Amino acid sequence: MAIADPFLSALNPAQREAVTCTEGPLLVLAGAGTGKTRVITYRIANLLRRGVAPASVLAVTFTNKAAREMRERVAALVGSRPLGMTISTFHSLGVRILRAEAERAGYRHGFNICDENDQVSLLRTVLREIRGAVAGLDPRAVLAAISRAKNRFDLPADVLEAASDDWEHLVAAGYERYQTSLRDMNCVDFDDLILLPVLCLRKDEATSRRYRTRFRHILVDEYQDTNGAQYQFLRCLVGPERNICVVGDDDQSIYGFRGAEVDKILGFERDFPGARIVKLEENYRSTASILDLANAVIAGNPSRHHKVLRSTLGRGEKVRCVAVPDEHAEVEYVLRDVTRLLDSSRVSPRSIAILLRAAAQARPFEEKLRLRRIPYTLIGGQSYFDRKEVRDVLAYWKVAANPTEDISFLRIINVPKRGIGSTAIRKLDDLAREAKVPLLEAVGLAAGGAGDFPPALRAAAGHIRDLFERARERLAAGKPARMARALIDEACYREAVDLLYPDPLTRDGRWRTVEDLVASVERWAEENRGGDLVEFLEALALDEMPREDREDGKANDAERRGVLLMTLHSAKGLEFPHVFLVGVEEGTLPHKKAAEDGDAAIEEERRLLYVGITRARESLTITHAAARTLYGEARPRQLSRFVQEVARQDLLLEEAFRPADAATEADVAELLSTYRKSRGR
DNA sequence: CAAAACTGCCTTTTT
DNA sequence: GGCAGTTTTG
Repeated sequence: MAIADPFLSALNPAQREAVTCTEGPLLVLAGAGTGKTRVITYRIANLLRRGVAPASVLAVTFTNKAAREMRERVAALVGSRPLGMTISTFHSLGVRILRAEAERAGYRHGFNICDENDQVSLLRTVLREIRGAVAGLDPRAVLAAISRAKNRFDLPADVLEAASDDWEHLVAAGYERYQTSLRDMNCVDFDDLILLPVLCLRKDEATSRRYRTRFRHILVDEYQDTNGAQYQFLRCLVGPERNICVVGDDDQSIYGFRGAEVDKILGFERDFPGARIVKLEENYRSTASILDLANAVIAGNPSRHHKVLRSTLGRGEKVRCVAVPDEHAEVEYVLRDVTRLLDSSRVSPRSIAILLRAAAQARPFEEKLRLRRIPYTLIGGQSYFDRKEVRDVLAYWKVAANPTEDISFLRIINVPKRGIGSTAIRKLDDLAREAKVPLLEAVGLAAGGAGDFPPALRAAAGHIRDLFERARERLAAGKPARMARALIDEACYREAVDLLYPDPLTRDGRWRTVEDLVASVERWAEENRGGDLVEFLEALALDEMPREDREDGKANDAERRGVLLMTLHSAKGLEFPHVFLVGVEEGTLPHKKAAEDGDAAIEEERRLLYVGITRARESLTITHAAARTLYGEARPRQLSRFVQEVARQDLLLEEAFRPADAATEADVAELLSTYRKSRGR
């Protein structure tokens, strides 16, 4: 191109290539901090500018946050909301297709999306049926195996065929029944939101052609996090022109445990022959000192697209690596330094992040931060949906929306206490099986005189039947919000909360949550006139609720106050002027479990450290303790192998820290020797 | 059927 | 050490 184009002048040569190469498969390897988002938004803007119809553009992300950001930045760049363009998460796209094609996959229209808790309860019952009394089977482990199979795009028959030992046969049998139960209850899980659309599209050539010709330009963000099923999904959508552009960084693939396959980004050229590759290596985020360490650490991974991040900034301070005696000293050191930064007054609390391998590590930091009245925000950790009262209320609504859903119904059948215990439930379940009806219907039958039940139980059953009958009527009348409140009221759910939490303070807090949830349905119904409850539940499950409607206390960026405390996983994609990476020890990073799981897991742990390092803009401090109390027991700790490996390269400023009140060397030594003794036996 | 005692676990978690 | 799920006991 001979004429300089002002639109492209804001980009470096590699970025420009990634933006302007619009035809055919393209892999953009975007190292940390190399302007990935800029490339994506410019690329979309460039397509539109060149006359591509917005409706033929599909941009896929993993999170709603990323989708939202992309939409906003494209809008800012082209000056208006590009109407008709699809910018969506994999799962939202899946749901959209599945809602349209549900019958083809054997589902009825208003299916529920069940969350992880529902999945585990369902699997618990499934396993009981398969193995009778054999206990000790962890439903979570089986679920993980099923999910892995689904993410590889393996159906129950595939798993059965490949099964070679008892465990694998069990997984295959569990998977088969689990899937059947889900379908009977008209429920899908998160994995199904990818899997089922693909099955639909494959089954029907005409439909699949429709999507393929519609989306002529596909863009995928964070491609390193794509799993096998998502890959198949993309394959279904890519048209004959193969205009697929994937952007990602194999070095930041940290969701392997969720089924992501680094292999997909490593083998993009194999999957899409003739693909062009553009590497973005110019880093606009971190100092050279930080990037030198990052490059050195990640170089230890054997299979990767070779990249070296180059800093566009100065050298900066050397990365500090601080040895401390124990976890108390670690907190002490970090907070002392945080205070020092804050006192220097140029630094706002929000520019400091303390990054952890596991959410549980946050506790000692939280305690001290609170004690010193340093404002902080904890990100990640226990989800809002893990709260008992939230799960209960949602279970009520799910049953109202989808009365065939036994999992949720079982959850609330005796909440509040109605005298329906395990024996009664077993009998109701027998009745349901015999009559081949959902549990709720069996309860109705029992209330009407079927089976052998004491009068008190028949009364309770009648109450439940009436409760949901009224709920159904209100839903049928198009009054989801009225139904939502009435159902909770009439079910006397308040009683359950009162009984469960005798302490008035927690009780009020829990009840507040319930009221907030009810209020959010009401607000939602107000804003989405004519929308049904299924849609509300879907938006909630997919985390698509508009900001002001989110009652889960998840602070968005603007609301975050104070120092950030978060896991390495939730830090991906973010950046902070000052970063503390704590607990960088063998057993934590790499995690003990990863060491047991082999090389691939260790490589992922290394990438996790790499992600942590590359979050830092100006200063980075790594800490590690000589001993740490874990699960109520003191254990000796060693500096992470990833740091040890590069220790000789003069990349680190090593330091030892011992606060006056912390363990002395003798204490640590004693701790260790008692530990060894206790282990020795 | 509910409360109390007991056991076993203990990473990360975009949707 | 702390939670949740399970089994035992009242």
